[in-house]
Amino acid sequence: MSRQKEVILGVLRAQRFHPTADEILLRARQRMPALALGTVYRNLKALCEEKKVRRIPMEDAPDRYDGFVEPHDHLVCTVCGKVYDVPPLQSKEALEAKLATRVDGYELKVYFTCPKCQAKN
Amino acid sequence: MSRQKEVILGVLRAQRFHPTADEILLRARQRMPALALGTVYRNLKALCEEKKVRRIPMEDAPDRYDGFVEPHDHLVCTVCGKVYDVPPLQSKEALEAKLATRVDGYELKVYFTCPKCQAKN
DNA sequence: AATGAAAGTGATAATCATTCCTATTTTATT
DNA sequence: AATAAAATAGGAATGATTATCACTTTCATT
Repeated sequence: MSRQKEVILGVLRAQRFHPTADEILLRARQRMPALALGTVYRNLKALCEEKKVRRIPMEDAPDRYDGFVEPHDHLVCTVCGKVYDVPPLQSKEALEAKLATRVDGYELKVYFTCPKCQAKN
Repeated sequence: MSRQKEVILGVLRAQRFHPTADEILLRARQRMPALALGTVYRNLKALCEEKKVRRIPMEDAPDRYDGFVEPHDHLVCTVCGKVYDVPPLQSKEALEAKLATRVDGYELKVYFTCPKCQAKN
């Protein structure tokens, strides 16, 4: 594991948040100023394949990345875009039973308006 | 509703499928050869806002569009990308109960390997 | 029928997240 | 230290989607 990869994973594990590749770059550069965005993307992809990191594909915004990979789903604020973790809302087994097929996985995003954004109206 | 918009909606309602903007353009041009891709995107966006069409955001491929808007979810083949309709697998109410929050909606995609693609191995 | 305002269009340029390319640097190995 | 292999930095390329804008179409009103 290269030093860059370690730093990137370190950023993602330092706190429970869901940054974009850009935000990861910014933070990682505090420790490694020459780090390139391409390197961030390349290592994020590798880390996802190694199941150390999870990508959260966003519909109308840059994808987010998650350094915590125990099963959980995401609650997304439609106003500010912030992402919250929630316990798993589905299970592969339940889906397989309902659909009567083998299932490879699922991607569930629940949309809501976070308390902060609600307060602003 | 402009003639272009009608044609685009017509394409989407003609059969139960989930084409990309490009595929919609191709089919619509059979009836309206001068139609522009920008016009397709513009009208798809409008139709989505009017709740006549539903966008299916894809993670690593162009988005799909769905002319049938009764509640249902999608089963996506990880190999060929084909999208199948399935009955709703969640309900806003159940999610609200589980999460103890108001919920605006959800987006669930279940991944599997379709029979055709399974057969090829 | 002529008008004028509003809405919609086609063509093309711009955007922007992500990927690709390549010369260079780092790392591991002998 | 020499060499090979792997990874990087930096920048250019890609490709889906949006924005722009001059021009047309629509349509209510005269």
